[in-house]
Amino acid sequence: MPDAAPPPTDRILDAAERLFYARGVQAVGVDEVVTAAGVATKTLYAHFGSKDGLVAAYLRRRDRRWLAWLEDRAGQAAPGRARLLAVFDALGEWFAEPGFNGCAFINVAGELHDDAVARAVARDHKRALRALVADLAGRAGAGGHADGLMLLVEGAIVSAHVEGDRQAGERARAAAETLIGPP
Amino acid sequence: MPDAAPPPTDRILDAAERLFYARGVQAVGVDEVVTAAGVATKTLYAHFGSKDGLVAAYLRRRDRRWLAWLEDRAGQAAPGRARLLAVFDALGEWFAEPGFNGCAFINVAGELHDDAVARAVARDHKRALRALVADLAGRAGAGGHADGLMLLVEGAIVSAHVEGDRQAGERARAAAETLIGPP
DNA sequence: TCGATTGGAAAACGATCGTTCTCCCCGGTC
DNA sequence: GACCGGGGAGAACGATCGTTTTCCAATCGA
Repeated sequence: MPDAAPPPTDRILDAAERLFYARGVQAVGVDEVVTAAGVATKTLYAHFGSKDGLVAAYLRRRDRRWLAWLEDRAGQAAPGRARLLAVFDALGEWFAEPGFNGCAFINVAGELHDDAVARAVARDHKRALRALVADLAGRAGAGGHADGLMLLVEGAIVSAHVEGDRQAGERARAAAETLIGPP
Repeated sequence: MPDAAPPPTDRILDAAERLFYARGVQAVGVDEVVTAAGVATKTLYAHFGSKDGLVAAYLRRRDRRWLAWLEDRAGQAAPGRARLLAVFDALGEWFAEPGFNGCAFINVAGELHDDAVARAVARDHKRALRALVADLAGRAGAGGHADGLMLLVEGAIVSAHVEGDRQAGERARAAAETLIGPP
């Protein structure tokens, strides 16, 4: 057996991420995740307890992956101003991906109540993203514009999603350059 | 009888807007809207055809009201730069309202498929908002920054919602002032 | 080899979903 | 006074929801 099947937990999270992100958390039933993952319903509940727990686990894994991806993308640019602006280039690449459907955390924040566990995960993700942007801004000598840059990031994601604006990344980068001033 | 009850159509839309905006479209059933509006299920389907039709009607009415509200708020400020920046003051007031739960159109865009009628209403709303911002920016001599200002508006709404940032309006206004430069 | 654990297949649970239906009351109109 | 359409109350439809359960095959350390 050269390639063993991934453990059930990973298969469940993979199916959940694919379905939940593409069609929304409430529109996808547990049965569909179970079928797509090729596992038993009992296994899903043994590992995640409830659908809420599954959604929270899905968001936590995506939080780590997405932030690591963005950090990696920015890290490929030269430190300082270029690295800060590379964030918007990375966003533009993300918007152009075939399955792009907005920010998973903004989406769940819109369809879940305030008391849901997943809402807290979404809030924490945005705070971590804000911290990352603030760190990059500080190292670029633009620490005073961290808040504005974060607003541009969020606005670009929303515009790319709701309006289908394919150039939201470039628009945000141009605004960011104006905001932080000439190098 | 001094005050006659509003017609069933208005009662349905009022209840739908209150429930859909507060808890999300998918989380609220038709039965709940019917009960809150004090109408019969038959009446709702006679007027709106389906839940999708009801959601679209709810969003269309909210689109008109919300844009009219924002235009009115901006119109109270002096024309030009002050009127443009008054948009962010209005947003700050909106964020502070008790029932604030983000942008209704961004929320439905996150929980509905692309083929839903309501998604098109959401996209049109954002385009109308973008046109309004561009118009105000042009009259303020900042037409070149219309795109960036729109990103700040969207980013402020999302940050106020997902992160619960109460000062998103002021942050966005400060960034807007820096973006368009000194008067 | 034994007993325990893990996981798959599938049925079943009550609840709720969007939608349609029947029945009845009430307001006007010839 | 007979008639008709709008609207309210509520039952009922099949479908699907999240969750629990039963049964059984495979795998494991002791």
